[in-house]
Amino acid sequence: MINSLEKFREKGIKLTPQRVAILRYLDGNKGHPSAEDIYNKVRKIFPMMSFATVYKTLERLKQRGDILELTIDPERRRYDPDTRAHHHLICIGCKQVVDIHTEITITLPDEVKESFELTGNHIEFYGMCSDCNTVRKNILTG
Amino acid sequence: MINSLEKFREKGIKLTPQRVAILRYLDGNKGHPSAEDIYNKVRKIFPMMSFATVYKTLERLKQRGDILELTIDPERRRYDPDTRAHHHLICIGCKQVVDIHTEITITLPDEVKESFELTGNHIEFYGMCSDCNTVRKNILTG
DNA sequence: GTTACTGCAAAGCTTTTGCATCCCT
DNA sequence: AGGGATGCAAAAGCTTTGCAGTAAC
Repeated sequence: MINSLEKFREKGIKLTPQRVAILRYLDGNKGHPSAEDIYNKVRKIFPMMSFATVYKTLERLKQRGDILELTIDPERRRYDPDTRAHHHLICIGCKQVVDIHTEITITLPDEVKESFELTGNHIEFYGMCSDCNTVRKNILTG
Repeated sequence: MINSLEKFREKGIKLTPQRVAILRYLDGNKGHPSAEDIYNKVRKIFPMMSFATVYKTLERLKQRGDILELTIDPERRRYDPDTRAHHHLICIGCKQVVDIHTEITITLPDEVKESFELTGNHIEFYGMCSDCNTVRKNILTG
């Protein structure tokens, strides 16, 4: 996401210290953090930073296409600095979300293609990670 | 979803008039309504019905596996009385959601299968419906 | 010097909850 | 009769917004 901070300055984005801290936290982050995750983390460096700054910065980055807003969690929005097309695997136990970069081709029926101009897709895989599976088995066997 | 209202009575679910109205509204509904959609519609029949009743009923139905809670809209939760495995096609223009019942097989890499026990998946297709596409073209051509 | 950003507080929405009353079974 | 459901209002979360002050450019 951040090749260089210059990339942002070039496009009329002001690089405030708060923003740089948010960008640094997001860069390469594979945890699909929520606004609160970002707030809690960055606040350790900038204790005065407000929630509004986090939301406004996320909105700005989203508009610019620098991050994706994910709709994989019914409780809150999550953000992904990886803007390449990819999919997600969600553990129904601990709710962790893992990226799936496997290329997947999906063919829809002609009747759909005629009435819709398709632009993309996103797959949510559901399952149980080995940790949660181990816990589950231990419970079952007493 | 509703083969017969008896099915609900059998399982210890009390069939109040409000609930029957909600069930009737949901039965066969392909519009993926939100709690507010349900409230607005059913309130025309039961003006005294509260939002709490809608939410509590939806929670009960969800627990029983009679409806699915969809996470396809970042603004609000939507509900689907069709509990069969299926996918969704979302118009990025008017936000309408269409069911996709095409059977789709997806193969994930072995390394994923080894660390996750997969239980299901859900695909969101994005595109533009013919109505929105027409509008867009008219704007572009003046 | 401009313009955009920050921080705060208030407000807006969606969803949940407590509780007294009501009514389905 | 008993247990669950209703309705109301209050509260809880998440997210947005207005505005005055501030800082990046």
